[in-house]
Amino acid sequence: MEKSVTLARVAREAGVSASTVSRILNGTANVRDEKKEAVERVLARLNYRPNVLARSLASGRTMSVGVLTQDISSPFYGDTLRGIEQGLSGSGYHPIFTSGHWQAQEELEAVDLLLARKVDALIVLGGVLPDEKLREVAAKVPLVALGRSVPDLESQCLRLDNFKGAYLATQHLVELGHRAIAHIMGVPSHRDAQDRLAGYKAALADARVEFDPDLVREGDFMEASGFLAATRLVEGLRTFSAIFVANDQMAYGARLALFRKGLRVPEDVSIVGFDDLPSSSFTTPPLTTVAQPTYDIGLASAECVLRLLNGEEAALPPLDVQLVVRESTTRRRS
Amino acid sequence: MEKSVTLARVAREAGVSASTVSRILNGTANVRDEKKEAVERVLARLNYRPNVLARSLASGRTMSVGVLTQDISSPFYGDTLRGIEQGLSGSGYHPIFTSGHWQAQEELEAVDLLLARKVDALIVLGGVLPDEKLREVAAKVPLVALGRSVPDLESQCLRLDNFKGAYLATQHLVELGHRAIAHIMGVPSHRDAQDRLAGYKAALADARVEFDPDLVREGDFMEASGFLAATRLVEGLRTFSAIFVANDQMAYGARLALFRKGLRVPEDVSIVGFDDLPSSSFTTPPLTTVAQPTYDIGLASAECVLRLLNGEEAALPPLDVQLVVRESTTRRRS
DNA sequence: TTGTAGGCGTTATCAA
DNA sequence: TTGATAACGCCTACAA
Repeated sequence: MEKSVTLARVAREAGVSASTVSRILNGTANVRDEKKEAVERVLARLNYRPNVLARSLASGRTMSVGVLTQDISSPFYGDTLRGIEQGLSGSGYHPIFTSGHWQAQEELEAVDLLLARKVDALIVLGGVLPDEKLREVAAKVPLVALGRSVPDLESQCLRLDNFKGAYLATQHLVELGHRAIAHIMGVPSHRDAQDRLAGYKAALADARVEFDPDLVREGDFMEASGFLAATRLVEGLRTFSAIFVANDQMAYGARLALFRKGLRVPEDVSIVGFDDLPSSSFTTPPLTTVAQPTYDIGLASAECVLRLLNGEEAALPPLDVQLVVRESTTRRRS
Repeated sequence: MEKSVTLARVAREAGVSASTVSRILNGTANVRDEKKEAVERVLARLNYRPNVLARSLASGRTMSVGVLTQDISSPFYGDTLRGIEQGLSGSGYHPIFTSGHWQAQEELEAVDLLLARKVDALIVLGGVLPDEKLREVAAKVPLVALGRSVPDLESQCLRLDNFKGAYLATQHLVELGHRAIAHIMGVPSHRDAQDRLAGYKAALADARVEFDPDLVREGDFMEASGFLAATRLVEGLRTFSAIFVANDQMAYGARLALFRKGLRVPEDVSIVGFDDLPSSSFTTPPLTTVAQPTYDIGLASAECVLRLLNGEEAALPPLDVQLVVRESTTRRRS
């Protein structure tokens, strides 16, 4: 381990005190030009790199923002993470990503780890941590939570309108003439899944279509569960001409199940997904789905965190979901 | 900012010196049982959390491993990252993920950031950093590079046999009776793309099929480029009954292009991809592709890093690619 | 077995 | 505008 260049050494070689070097480095105070230049020369010559640890220990700030995702490599979070990176870039703060895998225990450990690493702020994406814990964390460090709405912390939470998205999706199918519309929902205990189910029901009700529980199947947001659910639907007693699937990944699975059953999409069955994953415009046929402005969400949360860090008030812009009509839906054959 | 509980305070309240507490915490030396218990009681009562920064500054180790990916949210890296997490878990070391987005400049900054954060070791996934830079980094900190083979650093590098994978894929098509086999390659300057092209050519040669440059199109590893390349192929003068695509994402695009052109997969055109992304078993039809043991790669690299950290020699197990035959390929219609 | 003292590399405070 | 000097919180000889 070669000794790294320390500030003290720079100071010595430049013939000034360490404090002066520090001031130049941080722009904390004015320094006479000649000294400044001398120091900067030494800085360059020695290729000085400040020690982040020491700096953080002394200053109490690490210039890092913890980001707790559920699955760091899930396509669903991809754009959001990019948005966060972008929103933070140039601010001096850097994101540190961790994942909780939808397990409260893992999330807890991840948050503790982040706090132990003294992140200056935290962005939480979804997850199953109890509200209480989030409030507790928020008391210690600026916090922004996406996909959640924690009582007493609303201004720092951003939830998408899942109800509306589901409503739009279902309404789209209704407008195409479909009546028997199945639904493959997500994990029932999951708030998003509940809201999407509610939106689906509401749209049916508004169209005077009777809700049929036999046309609803549970999944777990993964492809395989969508496959299974759709298979069951096809094999069930009820017939249907369209499915609203609670997310794109399950929609992929459902689409394959229909393919296996010899049912064409969209001629025989129309499918609508939710999330608009990057690959959804490349499925065959391209998937009609509900798009969330995931990148903007990331961007907005990063900006909000910076505001909080800056002592300003939280501010999350309203972001809306949107139906993207592609080729997996068509008018019901009469 | 509530004052956090310091080791000094614990020592005071337990009536011992700070060193003693430190020893108990780290198991550095034996401590009389009664004191030990007393201290542990205080530790628990105060809910003491060591300050990682201070600890790192003093000990010179941060117990973290930097992981440089190209796209933190790419499905391609997902399993590998999980493997790394798993391989590191329980060791006391934690991964810190960053992404370079295939831009040398960004990668440089990312590595510098990681080094500035004093990671104890580094895992580099692919990327375009010059070998020289990697050697430079390796001189400072234990390094493992995946998807690269840096001269003088071979023992710490793990590359998959792209040539073999491409050969297997093409051979599979040949065995199905295909002769006019097109290829959609990746970024030509990319080593993986070159090797896959070479494997494709070799398999053709071994099967006494003449190589036809007009049946090869360039892409950039993304879906859209696969779409474009396949479209061009179809519109080109040459006819073909199969395509070997250099990665799954482009294969998705190609598959859609064929769909748009009214060509069926696999009846009219067989497709083989490369990577076996999680969603490739759910495309319609499920994609025949070359699987890399990505999870194991991550696991192995984490274990290798731990060995290096432990002063042992690097050791990366041989890992092999494998053809996964699904439904996007079929015997050529005679 | 235990405590003291010094150091890790910066920043922050206070005089000068 | 500058420089000592003291934190920051912990680890580690070294001495007892």
